[in-house]
Amino acid sequence: MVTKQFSGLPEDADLSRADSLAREIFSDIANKWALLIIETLGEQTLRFGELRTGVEGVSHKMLTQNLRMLERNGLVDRTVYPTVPPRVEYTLTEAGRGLRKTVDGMCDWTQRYLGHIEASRRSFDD
Amino acid sequence: MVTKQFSGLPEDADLSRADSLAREIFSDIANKWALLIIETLGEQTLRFGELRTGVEGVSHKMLTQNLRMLERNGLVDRTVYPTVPPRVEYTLTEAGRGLRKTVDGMCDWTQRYLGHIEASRRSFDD
DNA sequence: CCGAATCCACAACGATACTG
DNA sequence: CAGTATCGTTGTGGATTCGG
Repeated sequence: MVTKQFSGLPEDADLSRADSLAREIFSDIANKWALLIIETLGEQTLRFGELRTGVEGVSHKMLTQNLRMLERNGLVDRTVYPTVPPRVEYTLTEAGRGLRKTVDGMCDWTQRYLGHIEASRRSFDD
Repeated sequence: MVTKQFSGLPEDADLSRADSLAREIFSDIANKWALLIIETLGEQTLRFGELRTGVEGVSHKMLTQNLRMLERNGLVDRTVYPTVPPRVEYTLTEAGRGLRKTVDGMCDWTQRYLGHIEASRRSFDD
C-alpha cells in the first residue's frame, strides 16, 4: 500500500481503488484511541464501562466513536444483551486480533527504545 | 505499556513515569502522517521535497512538523548540506527501522483483510 | 530548496443533558 | 448502563508569506 511504486503497470484503475481504500483504512486505524482500544481489548471481552476505565483518559464520546468505526471495519464484535440496565460487550474479531499482533509489536518497540528515545529528546531540547 | 495491570507492585513511581512516557511516545507515533513517513522512508534516504511527493497528500506544514517530532524522538536522522539552494536529507535511524518493521506489519495486515473490511463496511452501512 | 511564522476555517473534542 | 445529540471551546491543519 501507500505505494504505486510497487506496481509496474502504469494504468490500473483497480489497483488505485484498492490503494485509496487501503489509505482510508490506514487513516482510520492509525490513531491513538483506536490502537489503544485494540490493545486494551486484547483477548478479553469487555463491557463499555470496563473499556472506559481500561483505556485511560478516553472520553465517553471518543470511545463510542472509535468503537463504531472499529465495528464498521469488522475489527470488533459488538454484542447487546437486551437486559435492563443494558449490557454491551465488545471483543476483537479475527481481523482485530490480527491487527493486535502488530500493535503489540509497536508496544514492544516502545519498551525497547524507551531509554533511547528519552535520551534523544534531551539532546534535541538543548 | 498501556497497562499497570501487568505490574504486581501497587506503588511504583518509576513504573508510572515510564508508563506516561510510553504513552506520550505512543501518542506521538500513532498518527497517520508519522507512520506514512516512516513507511515511505523505508531503507532510502530522501530529501524533503521527495518525501513531500512520496507521502501523498501531506502538506508542507504537516511534513515538517512530523519530521521534527520524529527527529526529536530519534527515529529519523536529519542531515543538512549547507549548499545553495539548501539540501536536507532524511533517513531512518536504527530505532526508526525497528518501528518500520511493525508498520510494515500493519500494511501487510491491511492488504490481507482489505476485502474482509470492505464487506464488513457494506453490511454495516445498511 | 527548506523552514518558520502568521492567519483562519473547520474539525475534533469534552461537557452536558436526555432517551431506552 | 449504554447511546445519541447538542453546544461551546480548543486545537489541528491548509494556505500563504517571508527569510536563509
